[in-house]
Order: sequence, then C-alpha cells, then structure tokens
Amino acid sequence: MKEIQTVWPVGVKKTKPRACVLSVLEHAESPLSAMDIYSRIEKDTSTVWLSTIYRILELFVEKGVVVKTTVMNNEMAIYELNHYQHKHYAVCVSCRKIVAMNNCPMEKFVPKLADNGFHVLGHKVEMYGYCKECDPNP
Amino acid sequence: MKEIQTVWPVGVKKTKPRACVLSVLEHAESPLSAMDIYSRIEKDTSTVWLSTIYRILELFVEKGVVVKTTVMNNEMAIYELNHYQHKHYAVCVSCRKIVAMNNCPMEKFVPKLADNGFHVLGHKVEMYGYCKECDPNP
DNA sequence: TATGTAAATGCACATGATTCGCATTTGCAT
DNA sequence: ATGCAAATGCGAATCATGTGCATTTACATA
Repeated sequence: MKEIQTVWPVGVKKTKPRACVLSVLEHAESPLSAMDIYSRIEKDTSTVWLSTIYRILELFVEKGVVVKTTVMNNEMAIYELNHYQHKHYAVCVSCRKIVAMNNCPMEKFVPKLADNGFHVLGHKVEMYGYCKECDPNP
Repeated sequence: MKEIQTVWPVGVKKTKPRACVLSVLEHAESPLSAMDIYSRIEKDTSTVWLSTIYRILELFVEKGVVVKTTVMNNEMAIYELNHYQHKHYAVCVSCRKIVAMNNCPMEKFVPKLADNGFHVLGHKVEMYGYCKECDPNP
C-alpha cells in the first residue's frame, strides 16, 4: 500500500488502530462508512474492532481531522479526511455513489438570511439525482 | 381538539390510527418524529402502537401526503404534512428547534450544475446556527 | 533502556430508532 | 349482515452505534 501519511493529529496518541483508520481514509476515493473502513482494514494489516473504529472516528472528528456526514435521509454516517475545503455532496439515486461538489450555492445566500432572526453558523447542501453512468436520459 | 381535517389521501383506507396520525400532523407547529406523534396521540384518543405509526408514516410518504426529513446528522427522522412547497430547514444548535425557511438558494444554482455530469433531480439544504431565542450575541 | 501508568483497545453486550412476523381485528364491498 | 383483504397490536428482530470493563499499549520518567 502506498504511503501518503499526512501529519499526525496533534495531541493524539499514535496507535496501530488509529494509524490504520487514518491510512484507509487517506487512500479513500470517496467518504466511507465505519463498516467500509472496517472491511478495508481487515485486508492487509491487523483487525480493528468496529467499536474501536467508531471511537477513533469520533476522536478524529473532535480533533478536526475527519469530517462526518450523512446523506439521503438514511442509513449510515460517512467519514472522510478534512481537507478544510467547503464541500457538498451529490448522491446518485441509482448506484448510491457519492460525488463531491466544489462550488457552493450558499455563499451569496447566507449573508441575507438574517430575516428569520436565525444566526447561521454553517450549512449543508445535498443533491440527489443520476450520476453520469446511471443517467437514463443524459 | 380543533378539527382541521384536510382531504383524505386517495386510495388510503380510513382507519382510526391513520386519522390520529394525520390529525396530529395537521396540528403540529413543526415537523415531528414518530415518537413525538406517538406521545401526542396517547393524550386524547386511543393508543396507537409505535410500529403502526411507522407503517402509517411510510404509507403517507409514499402517497405524497407527508414529507420525511432528517436534520443535523442525527438519529431520528421527522415528518410533516406535504404542503407542496419548496422548503428547507434551519436547526438551532442550542435548543434543537427547527425553523423552516421559505426562500431557496438553489434555484439559480442547480441549472448550471451539469458540469460534473450529474443530473440533479432534487436537493436538500440545511442550516445550523442559533435561533432568535438562543443567540448569545444577536 | 526498563518500567509505571494513564489511555486505548478487544470484546461482549446495551441501546435506540426502525422494521418485521404473525395472530387478531377492522373497514368496506358484496 | 357478513366475508375477506388489509390494517393493527404486539413482540421480537435488526442495524448502526455506543458503553463497560478487563487487558494491552504508548509513551513519559527514571
């Protein structure tokens, strides 16, 4: 497995399970669920218990190294490295693939949102539709 | 309890539990979870089992009478009557109150989204922050 | 480098939302 | 009124996730 090895999060003790989880996330092409991470670890190195993975992910999220999301009103949470980039997701309703979007429609919108007396700290945008491969009428 | 009674969904057999669920939703001031509905029913009329409520909600969603959503990456789904209005939510990070928004930032954005080859069918926008009551610095 | 200790993990089991199975009841067409 | 398919009551299953506790590990200090 290729070594990418980003900087290790500060104040986090370096253990094998944590290194495994981080490594999987570094090599991931899209956000992964805890279960995804679990199965990808098993392949090469040591086994890491699922509950441990949840604990590690929780820690990484807290440290800001990882971002947790859920899409499509259901099922599992997904995790990815925090690239400190404002990002949103599009989910294919057919194959469930998750496509990350880079441009954000909220930039111009949020500032004029004080009308409801709601102080916006953050937001989440999610789109659903067909990815290139699944579109029945492209 | 005041009678609002919207039209009964077509092709849906009229039963007491279904009428209860619909009535609760008609009187709700914000989207409710299945459990919320459960406890609001107990008060006045008959008891409806939680699993039945889930089945009823599933049916109503399928018939288009009810809209199901989840907010803030969290566990429970919330349900509300479908007012056939494009709507998004803002969630207060302090009291968890859900405020519905009427204007939508996506209208101008979605059309020019074909760049990723993604065919957008729908979207979801969610904001989090402080509601009027909880804002520490208004 | 050895080692004591707090923190992390393995493991099994708890939990909370949601769903499922099946016997009983109910709405409604006849 | 009554028969039957559909809905519900009820319990128990499921699935993602969290927790408790004994054991192991990383790392500071000697």
